[in-house]
Amino acid sequence: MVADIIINITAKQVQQTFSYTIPDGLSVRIGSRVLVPFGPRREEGIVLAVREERDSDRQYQLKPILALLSSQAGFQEEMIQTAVWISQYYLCGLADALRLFMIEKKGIIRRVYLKTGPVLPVTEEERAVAAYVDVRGKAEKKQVCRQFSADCVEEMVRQHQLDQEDYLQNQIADKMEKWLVFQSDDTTGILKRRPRQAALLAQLKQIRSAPFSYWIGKGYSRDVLLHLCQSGCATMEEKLSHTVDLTHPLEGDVPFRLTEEQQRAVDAVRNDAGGRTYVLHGVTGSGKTEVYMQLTEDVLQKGGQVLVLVPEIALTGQIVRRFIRRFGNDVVVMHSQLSKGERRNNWLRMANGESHICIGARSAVFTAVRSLGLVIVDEEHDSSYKQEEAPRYHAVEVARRRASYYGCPVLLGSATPSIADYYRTQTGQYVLLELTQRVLNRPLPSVQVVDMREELARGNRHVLSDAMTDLLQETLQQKQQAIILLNRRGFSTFVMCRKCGYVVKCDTCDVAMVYHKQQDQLRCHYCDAEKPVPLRCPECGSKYIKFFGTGTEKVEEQLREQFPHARIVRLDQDTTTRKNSGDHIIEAFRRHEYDILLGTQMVAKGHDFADVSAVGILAADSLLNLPAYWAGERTFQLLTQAAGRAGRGTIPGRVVMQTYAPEHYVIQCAERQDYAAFYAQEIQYRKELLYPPFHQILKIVITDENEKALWDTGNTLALLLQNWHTESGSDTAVIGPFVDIIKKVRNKYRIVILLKGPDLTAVKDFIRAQREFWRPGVILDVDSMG
DNA sequence: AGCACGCCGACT
DNA sequence: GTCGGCGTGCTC
Repeated sequence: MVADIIINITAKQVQQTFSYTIPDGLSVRIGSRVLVPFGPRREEGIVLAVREERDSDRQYQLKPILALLSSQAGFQEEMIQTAVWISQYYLCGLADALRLFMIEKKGIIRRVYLKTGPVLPVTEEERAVAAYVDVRGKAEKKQVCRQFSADCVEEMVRQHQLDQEDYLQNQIADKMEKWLVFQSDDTTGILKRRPRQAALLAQLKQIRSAPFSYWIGKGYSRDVLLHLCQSGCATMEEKLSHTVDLTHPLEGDVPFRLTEEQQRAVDAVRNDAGGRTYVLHGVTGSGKTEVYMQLTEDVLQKGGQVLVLVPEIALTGQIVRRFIRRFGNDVVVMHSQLSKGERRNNWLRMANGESHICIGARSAVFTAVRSLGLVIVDEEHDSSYKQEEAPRYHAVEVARRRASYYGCPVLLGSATPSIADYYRTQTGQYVLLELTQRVLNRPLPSVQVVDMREELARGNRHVLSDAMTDLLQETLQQKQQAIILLNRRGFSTFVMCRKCGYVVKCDTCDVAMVYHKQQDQLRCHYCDAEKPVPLRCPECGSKYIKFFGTGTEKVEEQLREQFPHARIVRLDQDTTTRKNSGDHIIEAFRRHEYDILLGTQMVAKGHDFADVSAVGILAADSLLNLPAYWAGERTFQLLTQAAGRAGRGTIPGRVVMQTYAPEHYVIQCAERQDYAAFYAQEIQYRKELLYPPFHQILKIVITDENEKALWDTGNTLALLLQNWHTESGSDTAVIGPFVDIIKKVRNKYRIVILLKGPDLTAVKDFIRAQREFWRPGVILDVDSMG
């Protein structure tokens, strides 16, 4: 038999499969991760197909597969199909797409060890290196190179002063553990004077076998276990290591009685026949989670598994806890703070069917499953579902792909569905389910829009409008809580010389640096570079350096001045750098240890606080002016989501939105929280300007340190595309190259070519075949949101 | 990715 | 004349 294999190397050039013979007795199947000879080296391969040998194989001298790396960490056929689709749709290498499904990205790692060789060292440094290696017997090359100069070490290897020895470490080898297995009663009476062994044997007889760790946990020492084996009453066996539960069940949670609307939604998905996609459009606070849970319960009863995707930030939130409460050990949670081992454990639990529910952020969509019965995507409009590094996939599309293999439904929940997904419900591609009422018939919050131009005209130069100040005052008096949203972190958004207009920019990026008062430093939000605030203008030497623009830090300061008795906490990237601290802030706020929660979009997402009756949005139009087709959509979503945090308890919610563009349709629709009106306007605009969902966008970003080389590449690529365009007569438009919104990041200049068309399949095929597009520095972003 | 092969500039 | 720069090609 022959296996077609993709080499697990992230090189853009090695994309084709290679064929190897399968030695007898090696149980290689589709999806296996194996060790193969590759040129002069050995590499990891992933088996894409297993087949009979055929004539075309004759043109190569097929080499045999050397070994199976793991019996557990392989791929399901479905995962391979999905990976192939990802690599084609999102224009990335197949190995890159396959890696998305792996916990250990590399199945083998090469370790190089050094020993002292026959030739004696000469120089001072060489003697030091030799001594270092000699003391240890052998030392890892990487370690030695870090300690001494790499050139010297290299030279010593060439001179045979050091001998090199490399070996491959299997990162995904099956983890084995020892089991104690019952064999016979103590017929010889040998255990009469060995009470520990006798006691152990009595217990062992009951359950026949158990892992060593189980017995050690019961207080038996390793020695007792081994001695019992010597006595002949028990034997030791190596078995595949078993997985453990990492979720700690919380106290139980009982199903709610569903409202009529919720019941209708549940029934629709429950009776799904064709593995369709459902959009659950439910206003904030309408009880979407309960719908998710009842449907999950259904799937579990049929023995199926459920993937639940939540936005990054919501991992610490209510929804995860409610699932754990309801389903206990059947849940695994995948989050970025798990160790490799923990993630692997959870992955195996799903792959083996030991757990049936996996909750996690974007990357959880790649968790192995045995029989998928439902995929739920909460807050489906959230931008964190699109990965912004290669492979630039969208988790919702991947979820739909995986679900279609299993013929199971996908449920997309949101109070503000993405325009594209809502559009698909209108064309009949998806099914729309609506929850129009908040649970317990709580009213939606009332929204007041404040025109900041009028505020300024009246002489209020504060960050907070009078209406906002009043709202906060009343809220604090009523012992309620408030949330304040400002989508900009730091203290001042830029620093400028008042005399000549010079703005302090990052040294390596073409953006203004933001002043962070906490560290008294300027910071670049693109590369995290820091530098002190200049005392004099670097351009004209004047001393009139002034701070402009408002970030969360400044708002915090002003709030503390205006409300000295309020307990205020800030939530943004700067206060959440430490592990879990974002979670701590949110939990403390939920326990009402703070009165005002102030922060960036993090505060708007999915949280459910009973005591929050007021929400303030400071620069409602900050996203609106971004030069991107989704600016309106993002703004509407952010405003609606933020407003939706208010009034989830008994006191009705109130929202104040501050803006300079109160007449803009996005602001007006957000004021009325009128999704339908917003959709109607937005879809019209998308249609007229041929934006998604009517046209697809493929953004090609070219980056280079050398501006001239950059434009050469850009023009070459654009020319290739234009020639293709004329020759094929395609309706795909080629736009650019033009300078990116941000001209330079980390010392690399950026230009962009945009492809826009109703169907980009043909142009993707063309790009895939052109070598020029597969070079370092060329980024292919399909369905780009940048 | 890695490694070999191959074609041009700065040196013993 | 040689050493070494990294562009290009190959790995079943």
